[in-house]
Amino acid sequence: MLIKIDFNSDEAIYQQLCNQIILGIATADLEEGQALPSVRQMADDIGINMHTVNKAYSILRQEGFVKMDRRRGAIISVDVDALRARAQLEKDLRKLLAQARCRNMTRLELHRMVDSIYDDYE
Amino acid sequence: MLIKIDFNSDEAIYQQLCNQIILGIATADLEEGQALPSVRQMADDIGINMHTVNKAYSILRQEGFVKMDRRRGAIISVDVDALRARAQLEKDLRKLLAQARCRNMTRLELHRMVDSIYDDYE
DNA sequence: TCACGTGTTATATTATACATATAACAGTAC
DNA sequence: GTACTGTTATATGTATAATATAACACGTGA
Repeated sequence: MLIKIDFNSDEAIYQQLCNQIILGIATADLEEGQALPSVRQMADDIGINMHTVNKAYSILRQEGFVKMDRRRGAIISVDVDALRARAQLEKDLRKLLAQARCRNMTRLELHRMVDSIYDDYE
Repeated sequence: MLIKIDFNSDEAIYQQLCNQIILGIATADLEEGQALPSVRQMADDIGINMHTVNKAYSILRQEGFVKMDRRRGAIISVDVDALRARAQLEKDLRKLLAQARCRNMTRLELHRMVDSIYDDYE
């Protein structure tokens, strides 16, 4: 899986890494049970520090996207029913929709945008 | 308008302030042309520093939610067609929906969630 | 047994962002 | 002039981000 980091972004590197892995899972580019590169390998690949990758993996584990295997490293393992994640997701969506509402976006426009993005997952 | 800051949140104070004002606009609690409290007044009201409020107002201006009036201070004035804002909004939605997809949320569930949140704006 | 590859932990350093404090400035209104 | 706007400048303390070096515990396989 190809990871692309924007070093000029205001978004933290570990956050960009998390987002791209989550996107990879959503698009089935990364499948359940598949092993991610080791923290050292991933760090070498994209030219960042090992600890930055480790931080990303730790967060992914905490949020229920991977599990750690002492032998194989980080394994994709999605906790579909993560309650905290669902609650946080709705909070984030509320912030986003407040902005959308201010831009006069309609429910229909948003439905279509959701569908359009979801099309990429199938 | 009542502002409530969570000082234990990991979200920056100025960001919380921005979000609540945007929510206020979305819910028509704040109306076009209405003046926000001065940076000093708002800072006193919620017990934070003037510069933190100033930062929030500056961002709101940059993102097209208010305009500055030398006489009256910050005035609600929404730029409905802010291009950057719409583009950023779609990017943020993509990140959110990648997570939603990983949690096995369907389009229909998301449509309903959008509608439910939008109900609060009317 | 021994070397190697996992994540994990510890400590330290540099840089940046957040929030605060104090002070001053340029306009506008009464 | 006085009082109120936002704005700018400088400084300080704290927290986070990213880096670097080093070591540890565990599992694998030669």
